[in-house]
Amino acid sequence: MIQELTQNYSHLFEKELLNEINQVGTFKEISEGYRMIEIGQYVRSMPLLISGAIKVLREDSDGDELLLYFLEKGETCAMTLTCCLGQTKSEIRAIAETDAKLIMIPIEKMEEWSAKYKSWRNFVFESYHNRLNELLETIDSIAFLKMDERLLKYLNEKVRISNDNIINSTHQEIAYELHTSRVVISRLLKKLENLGKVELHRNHIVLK
Amino acid sequence: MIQELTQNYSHLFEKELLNEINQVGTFKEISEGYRMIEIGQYVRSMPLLISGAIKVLREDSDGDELLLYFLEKGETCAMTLTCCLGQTKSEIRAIAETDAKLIMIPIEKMEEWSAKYKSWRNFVFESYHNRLNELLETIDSIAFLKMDERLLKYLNEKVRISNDNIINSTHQEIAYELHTSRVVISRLLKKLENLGKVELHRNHIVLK
DNA sequence: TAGTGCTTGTAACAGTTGTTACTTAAGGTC
DNA sequence: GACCTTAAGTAACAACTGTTACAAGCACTA
Repeated sequence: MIQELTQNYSHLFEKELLNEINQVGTFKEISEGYRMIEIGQYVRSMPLLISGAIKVLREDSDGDELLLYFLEKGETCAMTLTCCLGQTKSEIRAIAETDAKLIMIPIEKMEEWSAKYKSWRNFVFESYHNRLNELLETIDSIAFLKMDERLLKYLNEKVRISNDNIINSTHQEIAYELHTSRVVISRLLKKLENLGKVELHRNHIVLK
Repeated sequence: MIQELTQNYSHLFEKELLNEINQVGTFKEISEGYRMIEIGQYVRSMPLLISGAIKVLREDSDGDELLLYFLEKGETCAMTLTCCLGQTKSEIRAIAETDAKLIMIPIEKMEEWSAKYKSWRNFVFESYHNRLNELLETIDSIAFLKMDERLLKYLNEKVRISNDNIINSTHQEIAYELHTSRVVISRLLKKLENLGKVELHRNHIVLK
């Protein structure tokens, strides 16, 4: 494990902390679509993302979904942090957006390391900071943008995350994540195609 | 100052920390409408709220506003936390919703206390946790509720915060905070009045 | 190749929200 | 009371989004 760890986190954590992580952390590989955390579930360990991407979703009482943001390598889930610390249930769902590698840290270490390592405290604060800003971005999108702008932003984000300008999603899947209907997405995608911004195919979309 | 401090924070902080706060913190009273933090501004100190309420707003590039949440006594602004720690500009605007009393902590103490006091770390983590959850609540409202439900929720929140079922706002002011237009608010308020849920007057609304 | 299930395209319509314009009412000042 | 400013009521319409229904196309397989 140590190699993946040093590659991705050596600039963040001091040596002793890296050693501790190496001792108590467990390496994990997950496939696209793997459901890491469900709403209402208690969380017992904290993930450090090595590679791949995780999508974080919110759900309302009717089961309607909404994409909140993506996590990438070098990041962790601030929601998980609060769940671990507060021993409360998860407010969100986390699903692997791509195949991913991660290191799981048992929650007992969280408080210990917060007292012991400045770099750990900074990492945790930094994570919260980033997550708050991502949520603000999400709020901006929902509150201030129209659906066509949100869709374009979403497509760009997908391309950035996967590092591939082909988006392997159906219209229905996109509709779920943006919390709208399939027909609306088809309609707007068609408009984008007419504007020359995308190419539509069965089961995938090419962003140009 | 020590009295206000112990009254509101003695259950959270150990004695030595309370003493430190008392030494380096400055007591401040502000009036309703006072603009505490502006978007883009650097933040040099962190507020601990003793009494009153602060509203936290987001703004888009066109200057359109959106209410994010209210802060109450015993709370602090997580956005400020991240600004202090990261030395970044504020992403939000904070305005006194009511007259308020607070203690301002110089940012230099933040890191020091995080290393020294477990209760301080917990307070900071707890604040982040609460703020994340408030933002999720806000997202739920915008994404999943219709305007009439959002309005009712907003009115209830205002009443809870001020501890008074008379809301001293004009329709225009409400429209700004929910990011819609005055006409829409007037229309929906009229509906709520017909349903017997509110009483409308010039410059104020009574929630029944 | 016929059948099946899933995906996409499209039309028609409904509901909600946003906009414009104008009127009416309230409260303050002279 | 006359006047002015601001707030609120209302109608008519526009724009956007959501819904329903159905057709057409693709991929797979039996």
